[in-house]
Amino acid sequence: MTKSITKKLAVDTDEIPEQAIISSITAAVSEQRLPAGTKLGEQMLSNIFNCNRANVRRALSTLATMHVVQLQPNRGAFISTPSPKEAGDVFEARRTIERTLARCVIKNASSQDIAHMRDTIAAEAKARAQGDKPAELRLSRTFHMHLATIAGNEVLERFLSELTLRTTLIIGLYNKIGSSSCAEDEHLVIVEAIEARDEERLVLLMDQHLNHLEAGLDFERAVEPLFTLAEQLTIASA
Amino acid sequence: MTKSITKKLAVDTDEIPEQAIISSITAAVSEQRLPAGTKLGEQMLSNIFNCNRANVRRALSTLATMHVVQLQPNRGAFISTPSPKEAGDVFEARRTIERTLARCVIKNASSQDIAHMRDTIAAEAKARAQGDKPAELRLSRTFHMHLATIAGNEVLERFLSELTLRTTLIIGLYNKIGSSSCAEDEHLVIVEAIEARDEERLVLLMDQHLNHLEAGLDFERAVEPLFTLAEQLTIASA
DNA sequence: TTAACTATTATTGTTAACAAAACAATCATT
DNA sequence: AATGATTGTTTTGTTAACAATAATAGTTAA
Repeated sequence: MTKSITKKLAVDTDEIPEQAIISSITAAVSEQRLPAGTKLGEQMLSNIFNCNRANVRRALSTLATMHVVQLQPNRGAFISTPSPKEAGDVFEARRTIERTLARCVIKNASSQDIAHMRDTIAAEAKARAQGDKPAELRLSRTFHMHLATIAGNEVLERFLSELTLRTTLIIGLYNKIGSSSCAEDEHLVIVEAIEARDEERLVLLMDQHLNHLEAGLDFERAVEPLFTLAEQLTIASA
Repeated sequence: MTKSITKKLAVDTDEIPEQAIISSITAAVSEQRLPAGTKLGEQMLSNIFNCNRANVRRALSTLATMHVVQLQPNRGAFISTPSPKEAGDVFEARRTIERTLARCVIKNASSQDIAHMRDTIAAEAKARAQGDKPAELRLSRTFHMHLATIAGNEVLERFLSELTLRTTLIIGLYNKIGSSSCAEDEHLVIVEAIEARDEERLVLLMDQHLNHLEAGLDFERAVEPLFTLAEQLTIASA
């Protein structure tokens, strides 16, 4: 069944405000609702999340150490705009980390894990068929993060969480028009390799998958739309 | 009135206080002057660094996202005490990342780079000979971080920076007595493999090196000592 | 009209005061 | 003497006010 997400306002949670801000912003970034360069004003955020500026600042500081936002002294916080060099570093790091994760997954994956992955892939295909780009992006990231969870290495899981987020920003900035973000059939063959416990093939497929992603980039075009912050944080995948 | 402490030490920098706190604490951790579990009181830190609590809190928050300190609600900040499972994750992540870094270093290392690494190794050997454990630990970390710098991947460099710091905490907690932290001859043969551009050998040596480190751990013994915070932050490598 | 300069506004950065929670010590009771 | 409750102290968490810097708008002059 579909986990139809969600909070129509990413806001109404009763969590600790700091964590609520972080998850809301990361969710928005992962669905490309918050493009690179967006200004994240403190007042604006403290209004949206009904909290004081101290919480906002802590959240922004945390996001900054994850390189998801950039802090400019006396200017404020902005969603990061990765440079081409940075993009290359991120992809190389992903290949490095996900190769290792893939090998661990081969060892650990239960049949339930595999079923769960297939569900995610199916949901991803559905979102793509419906033209729901945000859901597609989010589910693609979910797939990769699921591999990290199965692998069971919390350190690499956290690193990958950051890297997939930054990847979404990179794709939003540099992806060629018409180049699909993540081919779901590639996800599918990856799962098949896992099920077959074919380690060498799996590593190869994972490398190829990430290489395809990177090959879809075009650093010539720089771009940027910009909507209002409140709008971008408030929606949900309808 | 404890404010008279420590004027001449790691403190007198005119940098941004937040950054000064972070570097001072990471330096102390990297030399094992701040053992796992040490309480980092806000008052104490703001006195030592002549700044207000807001700066202290930001610094602690940043260190917390790096998993170098743990924040306990209403209790404060403590130097992290990695669990055995966490230790395993860290070492696996290091092997993964440093393998890739090693391959990059083979491609990039100039003769000056190699000379620089030899210098570091020599300093490390000297520190060991003199029984200067803090310097030895610091220089060992410097050696590994130098590899990351040469490799040129800033993402992996930042990850490794965090992992080496956490490694130092792990060693402080679990290292067997008599087990040397980092054999300098292992560093030496690594540099030789780099100079010979022998990629396969280099990767093998790097793996062995990290495996030796991990093999030196003993999770049975849990430990121990605690000096005063001001004292531990105050020194300087004279 | 445009360009430059000034005044105004808004936003970030800093500080201090206050509230709440955890900790430590004293005292009472068994 | 040991345990448990109570009080006082310390430390963390929150909030608001103020200062400093950047962005904006408006005015004047070429």
